[in-house]
Amino acid sequence: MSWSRHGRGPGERGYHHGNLREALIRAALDLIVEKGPGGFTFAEAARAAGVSAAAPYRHFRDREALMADVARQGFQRFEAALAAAWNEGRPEPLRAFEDLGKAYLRFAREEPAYYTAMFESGLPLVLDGELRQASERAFQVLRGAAETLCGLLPRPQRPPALMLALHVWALAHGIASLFGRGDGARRALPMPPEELLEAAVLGYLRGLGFGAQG
Amino acid sequence: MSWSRHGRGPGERGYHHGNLREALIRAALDLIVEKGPGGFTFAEAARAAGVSAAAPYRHFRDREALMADVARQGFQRFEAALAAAWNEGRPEPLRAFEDLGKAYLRFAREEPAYYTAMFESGLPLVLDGELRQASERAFQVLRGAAETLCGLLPRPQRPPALMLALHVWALAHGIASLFGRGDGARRALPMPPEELLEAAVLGYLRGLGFGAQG
DNA sequence: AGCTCATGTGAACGGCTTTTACATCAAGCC
DNA sequence: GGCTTGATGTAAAAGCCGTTCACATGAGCT
Repeated sequence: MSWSRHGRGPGERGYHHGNLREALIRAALDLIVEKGPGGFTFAEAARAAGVSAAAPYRHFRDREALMADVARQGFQRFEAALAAAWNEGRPEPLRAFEDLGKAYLRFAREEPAYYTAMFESGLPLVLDGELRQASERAFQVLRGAAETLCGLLPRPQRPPALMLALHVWALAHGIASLFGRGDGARRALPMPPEELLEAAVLGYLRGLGFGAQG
Repeated sequence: MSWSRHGRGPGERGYHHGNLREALIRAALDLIVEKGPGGFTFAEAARAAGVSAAAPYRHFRDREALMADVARQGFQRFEAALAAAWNEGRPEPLRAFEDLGKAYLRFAREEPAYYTAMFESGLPLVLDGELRQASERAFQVLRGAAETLCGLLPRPQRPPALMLALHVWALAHGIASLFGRGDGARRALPMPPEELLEAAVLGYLRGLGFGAQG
């Protein structure tokens, strides 16, 4: 399946690109990971795709719209990664919850461009309905897992699932944001981020009344 | 006390500004809070100070150096705010630790420009020794508090203080980053961030073996 | 008064964003 | 096949920003 360029040899193209929208998104991902969300440039993405600086405006309203599209796509993949790790609580809720946490950090580490666009690009989440919904759906995976977990506890000591979800999200995001990128630009850690998160979540859950054995 | 402008009336100035360095930092703080770390512009800071676009280069190597100076100053104030809240563990370590957490979020809320420059401007912390040291000193306040807290537990169940400090830092930063700014641009919360953090820390500490009563 | 150095100016260069008028081409229709 | 049309690309231009450079100003010292 020709991914672009209507049957011409690789590297060539005619007047039209054939898949500029996708090419721009890929270029944006590379640039974001390389120079941060602020360093990414519409013009450079256009150069990477081999088109003029004005061409991207046929596919995105402006630079921010491209960033928002990257973030939206990122939230979709994030949701899928989290849902796969949670796996509806199998084989066992506490274990699946740990897998969910690991998947969170793995996504931040392996898809730093998406994660950056999603959480550190300064996009006004409120203004873009689709973006907000994508982010909401990803959070609902975590929230659902929290509901299942809370359901394990006897009613009188059952904490609000929303609160549990927010706590774990903040923890995971804090670790990802402060220590979680491969570059280690911000701070060295005495242990891998995954272990740091696992220890924190286990301690936190124990405090909530979950037995240490699960 | 004339804050600038050698005795001229307010709003006027001669060829020299008199306090351009400080004026640029103040302008940067205003712009960062208004348009984010990426929207802040060297040229606009210069306009706000009433000087030409080239003048700032007499005081900062480049735009990033001004941002780094803002961040460095922010870390110093941050350290002072955290140390004052911790107050060497008085009146009582667990209570002082909660105060420390509240001070963290209060700083993020009341000084969003500093907090943004410190944690969300994409500054390469590693490259600037002074910046790194300022950030390190702020973290040491948290670390010291964690040491004191851990000292309360009997040796066999005593967790590593560094780990406790990292956990609480990640939690506080996660909450500040996701929900902590006044604008609420990212997500609404069913409770104030301070309460969210307090509940998380209390639960976490309980799991570590701290009695609920302190 | 005169010197000097820190500090500010204006002009210039290159890069980025965005808009506008125009070019190209694939596809459908006669 | 020729024509029209709409999507997609281009070049050029205006405006902003970062940065540098040669030059101007003036505060403080001698």
